[in-house]
Amino acid sequence: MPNTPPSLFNTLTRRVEPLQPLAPPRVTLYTCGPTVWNYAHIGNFRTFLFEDLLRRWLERSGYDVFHIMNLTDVDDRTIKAARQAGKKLTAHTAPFTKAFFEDRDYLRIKPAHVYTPATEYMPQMIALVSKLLERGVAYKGEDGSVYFAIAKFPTYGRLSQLDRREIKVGARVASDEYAKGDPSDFAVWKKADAEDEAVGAAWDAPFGRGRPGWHLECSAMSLSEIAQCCGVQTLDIHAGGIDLIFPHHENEIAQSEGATGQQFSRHWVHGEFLNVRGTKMSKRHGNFLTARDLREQGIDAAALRLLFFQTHYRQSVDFTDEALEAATEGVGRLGEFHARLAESGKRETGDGPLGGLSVKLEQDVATALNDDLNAPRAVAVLFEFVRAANRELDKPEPPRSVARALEAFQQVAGKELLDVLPTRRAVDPATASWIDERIAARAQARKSKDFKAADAIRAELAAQGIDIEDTPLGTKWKAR
RNA sequence: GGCGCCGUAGCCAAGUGGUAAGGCAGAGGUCUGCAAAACCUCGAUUCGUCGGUUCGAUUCCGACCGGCGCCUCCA
Repeated sequence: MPNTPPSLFNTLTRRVEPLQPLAPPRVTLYTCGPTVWNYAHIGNFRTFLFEDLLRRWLERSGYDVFHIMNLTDVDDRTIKAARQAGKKLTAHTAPFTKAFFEDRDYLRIKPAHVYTPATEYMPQMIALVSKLLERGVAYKGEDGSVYFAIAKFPTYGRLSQLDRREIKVGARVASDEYAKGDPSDFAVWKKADAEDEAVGAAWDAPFGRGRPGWHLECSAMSLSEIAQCCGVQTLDIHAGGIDLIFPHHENEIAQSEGATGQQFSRHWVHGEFLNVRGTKMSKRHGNFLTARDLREQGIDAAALRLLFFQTHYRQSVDFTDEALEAATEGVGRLGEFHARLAESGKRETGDGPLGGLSVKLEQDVATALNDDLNAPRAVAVLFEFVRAANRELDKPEPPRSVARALEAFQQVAGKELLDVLPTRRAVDPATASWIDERIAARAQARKSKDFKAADAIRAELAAQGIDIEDTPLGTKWKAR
């Protein structure tokens, strides 16, 4: 366990608070995943990336994280999309679920320990509805759907400060309003209609054939999973996008606590939006970009990771090509440094200033991330380390403490944490030996001062995506 | 209308009641046959505007201007 526990802003209290898991070192983490009606866009992935960093940091801090992510594969949008595609629900969502996993891997997001598709948790959801009905906090409406009675749940609205709100007149014109006791009551179970039946989105239940309300799945699946893994009814952290605070998370709390009588989640964290020219990226606005779009453009996922980590997760950020290019340059700098450090290690001769810089890097990164996951500061610290270390490596005397520096750098920038090192294009052995032959030829040309021929060879290599660099230790090459 | 967020150099973006991190871009320099990489130097007398509190505010309070989000099964 770390001496200083990580602190995070808690939406429940609107304050940055130390993380206080129910049973450390275990941390149960539930993150709201994608609705698999279509490809997720990079705005969605900004949230998943912030959660990825949170998870990695908790693990680095010594916690034993159990990470659950749901996949919403039955809701209004998936049903509508399936209907339009003329497919059954599952036939429509399955490819998008697969695509989500591909995108996740491309973006180097660590897989959750459990992915819970809503359609695979029908028994748990039906049981939860039954319990809510038994406890009298839910009721069957005149239309045959089951609603949660918020009047029976006095703390309703705490998360979103709803008690301090007024609903805009006319903002909530639900067609099923007549069926509900209170206009603000929300459906936990929706009576099946013809469209639901047509795509196979209807299940039998004691309280009538239908399908789960959107919020129900998160309550049922998270409670089911943490009961199974850890024997508890309270999550340590529940995370999602800021738009989910109301009504989604508010309703999850009502349903879960209404059923268990226990606090649903101790800590709530929400990530801000990714904007495009000031407006949130969304399917509705049509200003979105998917992860596969970036991959097709040959964008290194490291660049997107760095771009996102350079802004605090509770701050909205504008996505622009310029920003992505800037991040790509930054990632390149980290890659250059990494290669230089690895090369220098071969000539290491003992301890030196890089040791102290390494300790400082680790400490400063920890301080930054413990403070409400301040990734931008961690990134700044990383670049400060790069500059200071380069300065050391520029000195004429042989490098010292390089192994230590390499370890610290990789721990922060590499797979363990930020994961922002560039991926170099792989080169097959035949090409590699051709490159070596060309470089040797160029060296000959340079030796005989035939710079014209030397530059021609450099251009020839560049045309093949191979950049070369003359260093005191010889000519190096790298594939673009 | 209600609730909430934001406005810091050309662009992106941290931050603190005591005088402004980092990245990208730009200029000059060192090194180099050239290039690349790296390093050094330079840039906000200033943090939307106007007031207030304070010995002192970018940081706290108020007003205003500008942008955005949620209140519509949106990450």
